[in-house]
Amino acid sequence: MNKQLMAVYRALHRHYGPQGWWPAKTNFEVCVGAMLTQNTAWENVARAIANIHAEKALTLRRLRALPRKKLETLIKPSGYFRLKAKRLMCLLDYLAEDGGGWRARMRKVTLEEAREALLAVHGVGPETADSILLYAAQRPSFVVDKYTLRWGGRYGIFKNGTKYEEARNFFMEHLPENEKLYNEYHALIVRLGATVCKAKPLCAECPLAARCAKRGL
DNA sequence: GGCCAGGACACCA
DNA sequence: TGGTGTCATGGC
Repeated sequence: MNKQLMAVYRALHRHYGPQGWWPAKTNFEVCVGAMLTQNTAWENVARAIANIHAEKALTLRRLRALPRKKLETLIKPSGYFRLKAKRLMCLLDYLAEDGGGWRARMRKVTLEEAREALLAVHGVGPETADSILLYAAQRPSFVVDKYTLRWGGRYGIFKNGTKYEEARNFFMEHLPENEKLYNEYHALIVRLGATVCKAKPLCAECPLAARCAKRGL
């Protein structure tokens, strides 16, 4: 276990409190949100999900039954709507395999096997796969995103230019294997990245300011 | 009007 | 293998 990583986690947790991610009511909604939030502000995704909810289609069976054009209309606020409708349909097909017991399926094989299966779905990349595994299937797969790479590079957690898989491996090798910890840690990094750590590594509101200063950042 | 937002994929050298 | 273009809406 890496003491510095845990110290950073505790500092963020003290400052922001528990994040209680993912912002969704069901595990299936997490899957939909994970696809729609690709390169998109969450507020726009929330609108799209609200549209699906208003259509009473926020279940695997009902969403899958929608015509492509209808789905495109509903998810329009989340951007890239044609692309995302196509990709979301691919994910829905995967979730519906073997009678739709997707969550049990993801939990009865090894983590990496479940991850490989998700990555084989068109439109599911590493971040989306890990988000689904962690937040929808409750498996300990650390989610790396733009914020994590940006922040980790600046803070000196890992080198600038570190790739997704390297960063994920780093967190998973240096933190206890704990789904709840991975859940909160990623959510806290997003909270940090989306608020105070956008433009510069050191600023007054940042809960890590003292640590950054100590490291000469 | 420009930039950015919780990516992924196709294409090319 | 790595870099670049594309996909699109909404807030600031």
